[in-house]
Amino acid sequence: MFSKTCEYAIRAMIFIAQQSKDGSRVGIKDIAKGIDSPEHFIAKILQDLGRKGVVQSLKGPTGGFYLDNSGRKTTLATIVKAVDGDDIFSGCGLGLKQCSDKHPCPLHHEFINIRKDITNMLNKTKVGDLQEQLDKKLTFLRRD
Amino acid sequence: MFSKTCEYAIRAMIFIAQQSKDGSRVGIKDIAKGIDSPEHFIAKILQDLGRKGVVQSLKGPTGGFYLDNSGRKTTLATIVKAVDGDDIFSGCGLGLKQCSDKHPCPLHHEFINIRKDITNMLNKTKVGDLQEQLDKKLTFLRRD
DNA sequence: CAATTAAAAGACTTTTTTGTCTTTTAATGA
DNA sequence: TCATTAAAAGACAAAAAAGTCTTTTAATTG
Repeated sequence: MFSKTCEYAIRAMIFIAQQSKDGSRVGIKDIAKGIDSPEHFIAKILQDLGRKGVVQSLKGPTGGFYLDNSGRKTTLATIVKAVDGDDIFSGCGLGLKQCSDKHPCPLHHEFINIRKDITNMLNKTKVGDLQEQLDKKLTFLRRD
Repeated sequence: MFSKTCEYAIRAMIFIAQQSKDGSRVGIKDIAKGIDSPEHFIAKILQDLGRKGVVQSLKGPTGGFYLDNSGRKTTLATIVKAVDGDDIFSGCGLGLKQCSDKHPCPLHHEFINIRKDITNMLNKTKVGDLQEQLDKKLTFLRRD
């Protein structure tokens, strides 16, 4: 469904939302441990998301990654688009370049509702909401 | 959603169903042209599906790939499982090894219905049905 | 301002996926 | 039975994704 890169990105965003809710910042090592990902790999991903304005960061002592209140309202759709592009929102399920309502591939109609549901879900789900469920221990980011 | 390999596999299965409905066989070159795929690549994919009993083939003159009536009832689920495994049916959306109803990842609940819809769709859609829609020119396998 | 801390940047490697080419095996029909 | 046809098998190559490592830049604090 998502690339590994995108999975790490979503997990990291939720973790950062959680760790920075008191206004502090969280370092790359803690993030890597917290979401069980390769340290340098998630660093690269977050740097990319930083350039795109999806996550905030600060260098030096007391530095790290953080999300402000508006960042916590970031939707999964924003993250997925930034990392994987919008293939999942609009690409053809059978990989045809020419596939549309007018010129549908054999799976086009079967896919329409599924794609709509995925899009709705990604558009409405916010990082902050997922972080709150995590805080309540209703969900988990790793084994523990 | 699916790997390229799986996309080619589904397209090829529909094409073979169409071309072999009169009891004849269709060669790898015609398949590659018909679904716009690399010839040797789709050959390898179909050999694998052949070994798994998902498609039938015959060597020599008048040989080629074909589907009998029971083959035409093959579901997309069968093809997808044979090619991509069952990640799409049961894997965690965030790539966690430990993810279940009891120990859900942050996206677990959001994904449950989507996964159910995808599974239903793949289980109920048969190669033969897709081929009939193609015959009626309601859908397309390539530009034309 | 110098030492320290932590992210940014970028080169590099490994693994997986995708794609290509050549040789072998099996079936057909003259 | 021999030439031909077409898939099977398997080695190989290219591209993309995933992961690692080193150097540079920027912020903080004494």
